Amino acid sequence: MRRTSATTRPRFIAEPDPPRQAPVLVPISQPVPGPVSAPGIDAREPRLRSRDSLLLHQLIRDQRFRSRYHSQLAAAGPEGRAVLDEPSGVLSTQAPAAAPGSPEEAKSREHRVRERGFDSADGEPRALDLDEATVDSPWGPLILLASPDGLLRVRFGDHPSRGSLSRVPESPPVRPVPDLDELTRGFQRAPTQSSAHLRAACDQLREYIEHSRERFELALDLAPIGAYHRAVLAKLSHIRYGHTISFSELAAAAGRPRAARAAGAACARNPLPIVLACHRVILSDGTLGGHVAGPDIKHALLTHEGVFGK
DNA sequence: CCCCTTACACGT
DNA sequence: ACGTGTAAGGGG
Repeated sequence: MRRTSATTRPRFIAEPDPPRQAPVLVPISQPVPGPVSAPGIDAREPRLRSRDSLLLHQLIRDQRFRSRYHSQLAAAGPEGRAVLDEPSGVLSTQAPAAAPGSPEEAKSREHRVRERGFDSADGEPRALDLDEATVDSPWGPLILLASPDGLLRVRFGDHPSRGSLSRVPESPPVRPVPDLDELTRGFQRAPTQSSAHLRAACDQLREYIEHSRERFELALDLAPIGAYHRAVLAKLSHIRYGHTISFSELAAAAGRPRAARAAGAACARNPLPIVLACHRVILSDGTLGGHVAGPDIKHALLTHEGVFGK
């Protein structure tokens, strides 16, 4: 089994003075006192999202959906508008067949809302309220995307050449994410609420970079994900600045002590790196483990937080 | 089947 | 002690 982060590191442990026998490293099962750092993910049940948010998640996540959407849009012509027409994700440029106000229409509408949390058949023109910005960081440019519900995505820019990072043998496994322009093609962009979330995220990220902030207090717009992955991401916000835990500890905190690997998979899909501190989760033997932006970025983030300091 | 794991087993 | 291999492991 090859491992990209096989570099041997000095053991760095979550607590400055770890107990000898019962190594409970960080009590992340109990939230640390103070304001909740990521209110958006502490909701027990995923709330019903705005239809823009849901459509956006579809567009970001599903390549096939995206292609279909764009081809439909192209077929509709310059004045046309693509509509996500029904629960199975069929796109159409036509108005819904059912007459407005009819029982049939109400039923299918309710079905749509229940199945996808998203009603697109109202036939109204829509404007996507999204906003995007780039924050320069010691780890390369960070691209932030926000929706009216909160911060949607943090993406490491694809600039691996920066200081020592240029010597990374394999290119960092940055997943391709469509640009905002591509996502919003065919929509009228109307940044309003999203801009406020974006502003807050940019400010707090800059403060984090300048060492004047250790906790993020942001609304987050998480994609609809499974309960366990959601729980894992939620626990990430309880790991204190400058501390680390292992994947198995994270898995236990999320309620499945033996699901360490699943916890890793959840971290691998973390849409909000840095804000949700997946970089503070390491292997149980003290080595780094993986990271979306590569092990060197992970190491740099932990160094930034003083993990290797003393 | 894939994935940012873990424990354990052998080889240096 | 360190590196590598292997199987079990849970969720999507």
